[in-house]
Amino acid sequence: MRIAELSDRSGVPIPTIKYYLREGLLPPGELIGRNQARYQERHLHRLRLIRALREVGGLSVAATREVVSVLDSPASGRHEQVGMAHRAVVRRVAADPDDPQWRDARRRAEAWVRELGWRVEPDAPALDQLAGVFLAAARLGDEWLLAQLPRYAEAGLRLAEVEVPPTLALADPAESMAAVAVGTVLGEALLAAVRLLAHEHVSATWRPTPERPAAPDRSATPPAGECAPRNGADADPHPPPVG
Amino acid sequence: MRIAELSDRSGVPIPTIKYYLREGLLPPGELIGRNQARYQERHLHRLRLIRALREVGGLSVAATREVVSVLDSPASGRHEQVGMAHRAVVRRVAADPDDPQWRDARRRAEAWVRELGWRVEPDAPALDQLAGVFLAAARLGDEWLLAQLPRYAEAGLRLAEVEVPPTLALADPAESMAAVAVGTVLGEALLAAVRLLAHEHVSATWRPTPERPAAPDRSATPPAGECAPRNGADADPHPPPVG
DNA sequence: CACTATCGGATAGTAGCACTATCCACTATC
DNA sequence: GATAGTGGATAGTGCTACTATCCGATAGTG
Repeated sequence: MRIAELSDRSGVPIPTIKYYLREGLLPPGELIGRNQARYQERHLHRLRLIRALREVGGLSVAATREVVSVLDSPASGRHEQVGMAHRAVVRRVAADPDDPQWRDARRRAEAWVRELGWRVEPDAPALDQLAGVFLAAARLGDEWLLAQLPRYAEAGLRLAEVEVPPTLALADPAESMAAVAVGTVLGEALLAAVRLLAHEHVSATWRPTPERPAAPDRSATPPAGECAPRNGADADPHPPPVG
Repeated sequence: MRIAELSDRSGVPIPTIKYYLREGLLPPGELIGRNQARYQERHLHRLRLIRALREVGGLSVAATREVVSVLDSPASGRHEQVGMAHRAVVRRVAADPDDPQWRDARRRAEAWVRELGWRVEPDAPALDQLAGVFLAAARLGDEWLLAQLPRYAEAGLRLAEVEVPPTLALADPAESMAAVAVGTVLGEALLAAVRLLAHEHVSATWRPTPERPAAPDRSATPPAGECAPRNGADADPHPPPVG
């Protein structure tokens, strides 16, 4: 197909496609004549992947290039694939490595992961992000968030246990990398959206337990509260306004 | 304190503080003379909150202003607070409301939430983000992600059940809003970091089950696989390389 | 008191990002 | 053979988030 069809089917404007070609996000089409090139279905799929990473995942063009460049490179190990996807996804923390507060937060992040028994490289980019959260929480005087760490660890691990094995089972490295990228990036957006929706649901249906009324302050061990049923519309006394 | 001390203690350069004052992120200090103002501890705390939202949460200056403006406004209901925090956090989806594909994805998002029995407003911004994920997954031909939706729902709900009630228990609206903002934004960053670390851990310790070897393709119902122990360094056969 | 540093406030400038527009010589197609 | 479209190059745009500079006034110091 020519560039116009690529643009129509992907919804990406032609100048933007040319921009992605220049930036190396999209491999060039097969040159037919001096000013004619032919694009295949894989170009269309790549374009859709680029848009998904950019718009849903919020990746920058540079981060997207990092991800898709691994798709084009001959072969790389699982570890590199995962590391690449993580490096593209984590929010860059502008931290001074000499700042003692930062070093302390970073050290605590490593210590916490070690306590969990998780097998993680010391230079994992997610450790920086975790340290950034630790540092911000400490500066804001929010000890509640850190008290709930085990909950987050459990949620993350349960998700990882279903997210990771399917990608490890893939034989083709390119396919594996694509699965890692999509799973990591779209999975994060999906989880974030679902968490927000759950927040709204709990916020709308929660009421304080009579025997243990609402506490005046937000201590490290808050009351559990009573929530609406976990699942199933049948058990919900409140008809959902959605739809 | 004067602006220099504010800058020193917060780590934010003076021109940036002036910029935040202009943009209305930071309330002005108490004017002493024609060119002297005094700042309090609350200004320092606000500055730290701004930096946390910006650097850890990745919020734009405009979104940060939306959040902190609610802190300054007299009083607003819980619902507005949660809605504000969500609107600031969700990734903007540039979707054409007339696109039938988009409408279908959006409709499926609403239907799924309704099936869960969750009480969510139809105009919740997270529904747009969820629809964006649905649409991207459909375009990429990734049906696996959608097959795992119940896992994400469970993870999101369990998190929300511990994250939301403590903020609802707060009496002071300003304090409540601050807790909602910090919990929503920092919690998302924390969850994302922990999920990435868990990915790395599972990726490093997983091996296919002998009786059911690695499947050649990534079907909608992948093999469960065998993972390292959930918790506790004692049970972990692999000494963690961290530290 | 003089002198220097700093202040609040205003205006202007900058760097980076992600496109977007225009131009060109050429070519496919009606 | 007119017209629209093509690949490739270069330049320009709009936005965001700061930074820099200047000003007259004032605080602190000796």
